[in-house]
Amino acid sequence: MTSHEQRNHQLLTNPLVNFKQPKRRAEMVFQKRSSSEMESCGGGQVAEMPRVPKSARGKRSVRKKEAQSPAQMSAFDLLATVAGKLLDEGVGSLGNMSAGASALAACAKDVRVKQEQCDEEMKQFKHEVTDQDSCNESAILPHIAFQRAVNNARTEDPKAKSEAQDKESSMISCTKAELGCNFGVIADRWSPESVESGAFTGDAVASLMPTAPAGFHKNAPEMYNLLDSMDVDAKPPPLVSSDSTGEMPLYGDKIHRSTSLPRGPKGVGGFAVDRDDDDDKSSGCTHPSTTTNRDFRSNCTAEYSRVRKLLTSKYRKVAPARIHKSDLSYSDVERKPSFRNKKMHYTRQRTQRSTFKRRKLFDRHSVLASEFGAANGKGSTKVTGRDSHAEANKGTNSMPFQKSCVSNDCHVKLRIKSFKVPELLVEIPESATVGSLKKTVLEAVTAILGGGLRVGVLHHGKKVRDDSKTLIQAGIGQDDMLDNLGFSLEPNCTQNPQVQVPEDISFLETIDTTEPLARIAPADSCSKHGEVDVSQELALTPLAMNYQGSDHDSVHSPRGVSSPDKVSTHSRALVPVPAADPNAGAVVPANKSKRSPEQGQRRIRRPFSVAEVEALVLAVEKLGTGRWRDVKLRAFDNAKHRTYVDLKDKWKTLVHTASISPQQRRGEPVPQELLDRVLAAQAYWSQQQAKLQPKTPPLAEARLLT
DNA sequence: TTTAGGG
DNA sequence: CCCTAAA
Repeated sequence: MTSHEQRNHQLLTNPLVNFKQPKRRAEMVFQKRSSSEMESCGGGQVAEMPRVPKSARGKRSVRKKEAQSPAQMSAFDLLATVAGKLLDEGVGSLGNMSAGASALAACAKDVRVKQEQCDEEMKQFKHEVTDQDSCNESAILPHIAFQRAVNNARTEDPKAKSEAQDKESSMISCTKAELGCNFGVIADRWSPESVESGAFTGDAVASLMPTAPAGFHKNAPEMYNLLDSMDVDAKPPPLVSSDSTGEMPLYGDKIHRSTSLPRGPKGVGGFAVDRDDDDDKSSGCTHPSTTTNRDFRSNCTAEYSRVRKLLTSKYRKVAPARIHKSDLSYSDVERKPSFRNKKMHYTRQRTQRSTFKRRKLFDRHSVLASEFGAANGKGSTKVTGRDSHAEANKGTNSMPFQKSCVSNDCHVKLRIKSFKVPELLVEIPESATVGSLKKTVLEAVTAILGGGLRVGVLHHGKKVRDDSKTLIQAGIGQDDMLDNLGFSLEPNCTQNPQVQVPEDISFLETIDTTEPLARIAPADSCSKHGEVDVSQELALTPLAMNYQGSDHDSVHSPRGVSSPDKVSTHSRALVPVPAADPNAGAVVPANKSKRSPEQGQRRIRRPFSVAEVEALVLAVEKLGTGRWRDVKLRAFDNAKHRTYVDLKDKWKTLVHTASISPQQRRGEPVPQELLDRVLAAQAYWSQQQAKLQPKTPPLAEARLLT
């Protein structure tokens, strides 16, 4: 017996992967093709669908390669330099935030399955969970194991469930404490516990409180490790919840679809969907996590370029979007120009950028994020910086404060005690996951940064507008300085000049921001499906699915968009959670809205997460390898960035990956179990195809079924 | 548009 | 991921 045959055999005999089994109702329900088609596909055949003549092809190539115009490089580049620090210190961590809580909530989407379907699937499900636990635990982070335990508990024993949950809570707390950094979304009225568990109610406002304990840099590596774990743990949100909750109905169509993946023990289906969600919003920019993540200490150059990239992309795609005049103190108009005219400034900016870039990098290390207070509602980020990099900036004119003194030695040393992120209004559909909420917030923040942040200086509460004044002239630098000096982040309306400002400002100082920056309305952030409707409900509330099981009620009343005030009133605390979520890995800013069809750009790379892989495997096991469109619909319907071609390609690589030694594999490791399934499925479907080939379709089928 | 493969 | 020939 060849290995293939063995696998195949295994496949056929394994209850969990038995292709012989006729399709079940559940599947039928989700199938988009007609039942008749299904029939014909039963054996893995590719259903015959009327295809569009290829006549309609052809524009692709044309639009494809357009040179990137400098215009595309944005003011962002410049800002990038400036924001680099922020990103690295604060936002960066945001980018890395783990999907943690998000994952928890993810399951919500998978809910809404008909009871019968659930029942049916559930049996299988339980088996799988058990099975997998035993199989992969060793290879999985404890967190995952834990999660699973929770999941299992939930599906089975109530006691165990609560126990597990408690455990979870404590774990999270610990982790959080350890990290000293946390990034989360807190809804008003939320209790810390609820946040932890991912149960939300009411409006969620997000305030960013990126904080990192002192010494963050030093411990960066360790921190990341922790983060990673967190991420992981977040992932496996249980689809299980499907059974319950009456909330489901609230979610639209999207949910329905997600349901199509009832099986995943880990909520794979939900996952994939989830991620999509998040991803969808992203315009394709690189997620901070991807960019900024792990070794930000590495070399400056690399670092810089990463940041730059990040910003650049954001600029291009994200920035402008979602800024509502109504919420801004400055007019929309003001802001837009900066984006539109980017071209004009590009040259100059770029020059500047290069100039600043290095300096920035150097300064960066000096910034330390301090621990900040709580999420009481006022999210504030406190950053304290010790070293004064004033020297570094001496030559710069635009930076009054940094240069501090007029002469030699009198450097003004500043410490950023608080860095409040201007109000951000984020609107996100209820069906969105916590993870996506985080991403949205992140995007909002980065969009702002990218869009051009300007730093304002406040002295004794008054804005110091004259940039040409020296600190001394402005009265800054006295002893009382620290108490009376404040910084604020402001939208950089005018494209130009401000740019420099940021540069100079090394974010060493304290920045108190109070001005509302922008309102972010992830318009189409949702998928095109039914979500649109949601827009009306625009709840700022992220709902956490019933991860907990009980707090459904939390689901909340959707809020109209019109409740900004309320929002602002609420606490928006961002609990800083620095998590580097591998899966989330690519947290990308969303705003595709703005995304101009600047085609020609190669899509950003978005590595498949394990969850996605699992979803893919699951779908292929059921549908076969020749129906990528169906696979897409089934498992990645909400992942707009995953095309059937992508899935097909991914499968191709998976098959390849599975056939090479683990040492040769790269990227996020895919559980062997999944790879085995890939090979099994591949073998099986290949065989099916072969059998059909000859001419005995029916017979082949019959034989198999025997 | 979707598949299937090469790049 | 991209690009394309085919279907």
